[in-house]
Amino acid sequence: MNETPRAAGRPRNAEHSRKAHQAALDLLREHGYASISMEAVADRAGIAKQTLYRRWKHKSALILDAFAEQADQLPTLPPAETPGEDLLVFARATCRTLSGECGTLNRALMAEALQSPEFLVDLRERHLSKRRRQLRGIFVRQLPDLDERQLELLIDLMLGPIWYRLLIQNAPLDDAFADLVASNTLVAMAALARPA
Amino acid sequence: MNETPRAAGRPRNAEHSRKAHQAALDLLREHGYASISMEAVADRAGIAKQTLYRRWKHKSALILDAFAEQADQLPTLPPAETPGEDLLVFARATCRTLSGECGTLNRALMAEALQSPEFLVDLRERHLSKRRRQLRGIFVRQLPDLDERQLELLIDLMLGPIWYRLLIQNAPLDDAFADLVASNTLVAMAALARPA
Amino acid sequence: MNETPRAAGRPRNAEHSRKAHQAALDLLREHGYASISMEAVADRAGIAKQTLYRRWKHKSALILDAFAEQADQLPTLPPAETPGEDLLVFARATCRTLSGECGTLNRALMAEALQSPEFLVDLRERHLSKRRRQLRGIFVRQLPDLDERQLELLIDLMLGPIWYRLLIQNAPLDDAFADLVASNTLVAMAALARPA
Amino acid sequence: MNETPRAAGRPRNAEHSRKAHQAALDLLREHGYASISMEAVADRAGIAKQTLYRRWKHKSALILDAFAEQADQLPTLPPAETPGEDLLVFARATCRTLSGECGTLNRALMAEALQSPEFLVDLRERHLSKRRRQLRGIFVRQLPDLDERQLELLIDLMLGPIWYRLLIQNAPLDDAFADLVASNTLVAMAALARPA
DNA sequence: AGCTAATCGAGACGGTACGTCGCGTCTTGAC
DNA sequence: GTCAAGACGCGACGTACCGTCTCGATTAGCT
Repeated sequence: MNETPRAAGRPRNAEHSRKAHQAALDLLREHGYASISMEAVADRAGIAKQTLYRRWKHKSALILDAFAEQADQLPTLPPAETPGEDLLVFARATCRTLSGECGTLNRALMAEALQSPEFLVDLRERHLSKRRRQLRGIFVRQLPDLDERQLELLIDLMLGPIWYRLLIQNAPLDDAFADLVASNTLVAMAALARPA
Repeated sequence: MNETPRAAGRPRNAEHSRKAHQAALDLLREHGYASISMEAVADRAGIAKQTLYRRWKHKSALILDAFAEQADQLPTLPPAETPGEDLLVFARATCRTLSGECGTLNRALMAEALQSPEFLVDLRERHLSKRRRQLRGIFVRQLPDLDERQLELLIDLMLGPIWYRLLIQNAPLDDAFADLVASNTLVAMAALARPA
Repeated sequence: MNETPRAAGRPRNAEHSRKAHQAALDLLREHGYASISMEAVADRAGIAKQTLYRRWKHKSALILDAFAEQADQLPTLPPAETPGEDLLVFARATCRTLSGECGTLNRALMAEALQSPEFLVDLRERHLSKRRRQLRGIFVRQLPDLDERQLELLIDLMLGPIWYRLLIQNAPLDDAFADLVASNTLVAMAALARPA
Repeated sequence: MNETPRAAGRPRNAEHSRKAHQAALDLLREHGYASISMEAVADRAGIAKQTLYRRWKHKSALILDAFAEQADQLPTLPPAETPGEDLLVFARATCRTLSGECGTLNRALMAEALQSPEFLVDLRERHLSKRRRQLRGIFVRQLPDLDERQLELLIDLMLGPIWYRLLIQNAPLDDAFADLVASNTLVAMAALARPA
């Protein structure tokens, strides 16, 4: 029945974490990713530098947390039922999310992740995996017989083009694109289902 | 009629550029991307810092050049002719290239690019565009009637999953994957051709 | 009629003060004066920082106390009687004491005192004055007619060279030196006594 | 005929050293020794912190240099000729110098020196030795037969009381005191000369 | 041969941020 | 009220790179 045994000593002020997150996101929005320094975050949040370092080992960890507060509030909700309908809903929701501020954040996080493999792992496990799991659910529901490798492939075929546009091509992630990606994935599903 | 007007004064030592490139790549390989600093490159190459700055405005420009020396030696050449054959060859060649050191370099370049939009543009124009053009050639040859938007879509469908695995999933880019991506693209082509 | 009014609440653990003193002295011996920080003392003594601050306002106060425990155990007692004999005994005892660990401690205390005038006053009143009083006693016994200024002068003439060697010259305080200082002081006494 | 072979690279700006010295001394005078931090000196001098560290390994080294600029301008000049006259002049000059700002500086330097034996050595060699040498000269001239140990003793007998008052007793170093110290030293000289 | 001009090494320099240390104060719950 | 534990604001530490600068020493082509 113990709910984390209550660490000894003065407890951390939860408000500080919030302020740090806010400050980091604000800096990101206002002056770009490069302007996020521990120093600047501490200043802006009105918090001692040491307090930041006590809670987050690296800048990336802080940003990851800051991002969580944003993203966790917007989990995509695909209530679809028609065969390929939910795929389309998912594609559109994903593209829309990544078109806005969330896209900027994800680019920033990836910038960090490409410099530090460990951070990339963290990022995948804490954030990116959610969407992947959701998508896998859709596939599993409709094609229960696919093996793991095939599922992974389908997911990559679906998400790959979206992230490619987000990170590299910087091309629009509009509904038209979402629809095409979704329908292409449908075709791929069909192709995978037939030979079975 | 002399082309480059031949600047007055002592000419630049071409060897220095080579040494700088080498040093940058060595650092990348040995201690990771984060260890590449102008300071470190200069030290390692046995070159004065000023000499670096005289030739490259920013660190990214140096890395881009360093990369060019590597990549330009390995342009993929798909001489295929069968309908879907050349797509498959292209996919395999691309995956193989990105599986090796070239993949590491590309990750490093993207790390830089995600922090600086201008650099991303440079990177696209100087390097990534080559492969895209090559791929577009394949599509155009087989489906001459596609409009620009459709072409871009096909390219993104093809390259997206590969880069997604390279940058984010860190998943293997083996021949099996290449084949599936290629065949999926073929299906997409068929779907686009059938427009009715 | 209870003397110390016996404060309410849990009484202080006397053992803690001892452990703090010990820790401070150990640190001084092992890693030098600079390594004595409240933080380090608390750690080493296995005591909470707050406990230190509750008992000693400043680091110097702690060190002063730690020193007291050492020094108070070794008060020099010259029971001599011959005219200049007791001066010689005093000089030798003083030099011997300051040659050992007690000298190191005194140097540490002076380091502190030179940075904080108030602490210097404390140090003089609580420790250094003892020896001075003792020495003054010797002088007064033999030359009862000297005025205050002359007494102070004699004391300074006697102790000055010893402390000078301890603090600045870092020169040996051996018996030979003690004897010379004592005999010089004797001469000075004679000089002061004559003109009267 | 080479006069220091001229180091490679951009030469150091001598003005910076001067400004740093000035800043350190100003801080010492205005806010006390404790206020001298590398950070503060850099700020005040309008100099980058790194520039300080490039020239002085430790804060103490900087202060030592700063002090040199002050002290080197005031070398005591005893042109005396009467037997004990020059000793008296020397004592008075020394006391007067140490009574003013120079005394404060010396106290600060000693505070540092008591924390770092190496610095104490530096301090002795670069500054304190000058006065000692001068004083030794006086003794040698008048008592050419004294051995080294005796000379050292005389010096310590003379300077000890003065430094003792400066550092520990914080007592006035007026002419009266200087005279007494000098005359006492004269007596000591006589005592040493006779037994031979 | 002398002149002009850019290059090169070396390293100083003003900055900004880093991540750490110690200060002295505070806030918990347990005793 | 004391205690262990540890958070907290603060100020300084000494270091790393940044991009620029100032030196003396080359190293060419053009008089």
